[in-house]
Amino acid sequence: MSRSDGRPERSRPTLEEVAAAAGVSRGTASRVVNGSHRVSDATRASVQEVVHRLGYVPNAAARSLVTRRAESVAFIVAETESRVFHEPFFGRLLRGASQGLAATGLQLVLVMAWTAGERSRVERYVHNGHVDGVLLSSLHGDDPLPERLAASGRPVVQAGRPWTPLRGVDYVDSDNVGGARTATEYLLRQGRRRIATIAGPQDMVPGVDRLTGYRAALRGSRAVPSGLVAQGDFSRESGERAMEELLARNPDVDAVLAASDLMALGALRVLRASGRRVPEDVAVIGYDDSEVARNAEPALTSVCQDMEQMGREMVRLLVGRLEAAPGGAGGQAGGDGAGAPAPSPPLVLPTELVVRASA
Amino acid sequence: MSRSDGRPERSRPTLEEVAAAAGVSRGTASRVVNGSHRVSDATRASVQEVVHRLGYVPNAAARSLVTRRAESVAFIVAETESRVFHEPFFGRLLRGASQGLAATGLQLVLVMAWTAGERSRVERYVHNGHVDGVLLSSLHGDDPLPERLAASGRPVVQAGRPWTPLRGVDYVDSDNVGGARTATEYLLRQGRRRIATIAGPQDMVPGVDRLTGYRAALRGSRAVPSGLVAQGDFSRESGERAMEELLARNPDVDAVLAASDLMALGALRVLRASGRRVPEDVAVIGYDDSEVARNAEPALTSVCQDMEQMGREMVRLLVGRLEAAPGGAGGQAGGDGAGAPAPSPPLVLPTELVVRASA
DNA sequence: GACGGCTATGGGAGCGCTCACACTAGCGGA
DNA sequence: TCCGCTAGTGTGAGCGCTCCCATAGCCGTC
Repeated sequence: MSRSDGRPERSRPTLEEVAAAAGVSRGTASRVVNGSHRVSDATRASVQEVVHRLGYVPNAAARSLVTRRAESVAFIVAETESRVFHEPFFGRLLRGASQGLAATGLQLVLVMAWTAGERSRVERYVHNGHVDGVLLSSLHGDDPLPERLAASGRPVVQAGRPWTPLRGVDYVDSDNVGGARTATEYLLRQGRRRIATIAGPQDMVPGVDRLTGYRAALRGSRAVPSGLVAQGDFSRESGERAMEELLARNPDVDAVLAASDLMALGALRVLRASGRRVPEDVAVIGYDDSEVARNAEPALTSVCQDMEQMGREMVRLLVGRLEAAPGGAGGQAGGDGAGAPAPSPPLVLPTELVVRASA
Repeated sequence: MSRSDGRPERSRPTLEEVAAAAGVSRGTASRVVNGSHRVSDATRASVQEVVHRLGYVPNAAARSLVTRRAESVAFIVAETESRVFHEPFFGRLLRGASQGLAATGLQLVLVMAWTAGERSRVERYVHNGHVDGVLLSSLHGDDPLPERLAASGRPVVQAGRPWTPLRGVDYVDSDNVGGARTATEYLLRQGRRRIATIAGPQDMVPGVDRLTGYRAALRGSRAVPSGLVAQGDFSRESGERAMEELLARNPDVDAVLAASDLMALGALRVLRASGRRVPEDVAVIGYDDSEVARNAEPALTSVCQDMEQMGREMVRLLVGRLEAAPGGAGGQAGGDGAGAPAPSPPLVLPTELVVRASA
């Protein structure tokens, strides 16, 4: 044993070496390391002592090769770093996912993939078997990424409904239609009649759904329903532009529902610059209930979605799939046979209107 | 071959199957997949065709088992999700790292580790061999994590200087002392004489270094050097509290250097509330040159550190280590022998004062 | 006292890949 | 003619682990 001489061993100890040092077989050492109960207490203790003394850590590649599991899942965000770090809800989504994963032994790794190179690299990363499953967020229109990832045979759970149902891709959605409708109905109840909206991008599902909710609430009411829609891209600047446009077209607008808090902030600034008071002259409601809503002047009434819960639910769905899966990669995600996994029933989380000073 | 019948193969094809289908040996197929040049054009083409047709993707675990490489590096952030997503510079640091890694084949994965459970899990993740190296950020005081990660034998590069030199841990620092000194000297040149500072936490290196720079500039000048130091934790709220404290102690202060933009923002608010004009009555300088500095009212003069460059330099250091490494895990990171890696010369990136309206 | 059953352990096979080496064919120079 | 040399290819070993089956020891039971 070269271990007993002065110099430290160059390479990490293997299970074989641990077993030899403890005077047992490789199989028994493996059982101890993996916590099997069919080992005598004495043996277990002596193996554990050796593991500790030698600093043994199992080799993930070797284990993964036979178990076909990586014991980790990826959270893939199809966005640029700067975008991710400016959208406040990512942090909460991620925290929810972390919480959901805490009980399992799974490691969560976050991967940003925006450029074509990053996308193909992360695709390879998943197909390679580096992770057992994928949580996915922030997808524009009909991004091919979710399906391509699902083609790896690994479960994929997306944050937010995809444009069209995708085989092999489950999702957790937020009730965007209901949230926008509730907010609009609240404005109506407050006596507002010329209610405008700053819609989100119409190539993103939340953008479309929130506009749908707004229109649904207005249908059949006495409010003026047309011409009061401007569009932004969820950013503050786009909110300013949209608000200017709305004021130019309809100076007598008395309420605005923005599809994001940041756009609402932009609207606030433009309204103030135009000499209007919020909420006296114009009521403003945002969407997301982010920190900026609380800190705005006046504090922003906003539609709250529990992003942490969404993260947790995504993990719950994913872990369910993982436990159901027979081995690792389940095959080409095709297979009309009995093995075809039934899609999980879509999960739609409720929203809540948080009333503050702005409406 | 069951591949030729109707149903899709359940499991992914192996290199052996690819080789058989192409009529070559496993070794040759491997050479094609890995881009070796010692393969005839005809053979290469036929293997590539089979790879494409069968959708072959190499098994990362099997490859990693023999190469002792995972072809990926982790960016570990010892912070909570919410903290990470509020500090504006993380995004830029990460983007720099992404850029630096783009040319290599390495996948970047981000891991947040704050709770004890998360920390021990990520430690295991690194020791396991899931990644070839580690980029590390946001460490309070003398966190044991960097050293524990370095004990895996994998290279570790930290963002920012550690309290004390750590064996096996390289770092890239920003010239915090110089940045704070330059900003303070600028205030002196503008004729300010009662220059206060809102220092960062003194259990973090940047907090200490920026205070050092401030003091260095003031030493030997005619400005009043003492009693004008308050402390915050880099957050906006702490900036407000510190500014109130400063005003209470020294109502005649005519300039403030804050150790972060967010704290400067808090100071701005308190100064305005106290009836003081910025910059006429009190000049304010922030630190980080983040987006909020540009958007502040008045726009904030701030010390700019190029975080993207820092990310790129961290990757450069890490990749250098990776290429120097003989195999994968190099041993216990100890070893007084010839193999002990010399620490890289500390890299300290310059800072720049960006002058805007507030000072 | 032989036997079934049950628990703790040993050992072989093999996961899918890379790498070092062996080997073949073809070519030019001695 | 023979020998080396090189380009192209095949082959065996083995990375470190888990899983399965065989086996040894030990109990209770008829």
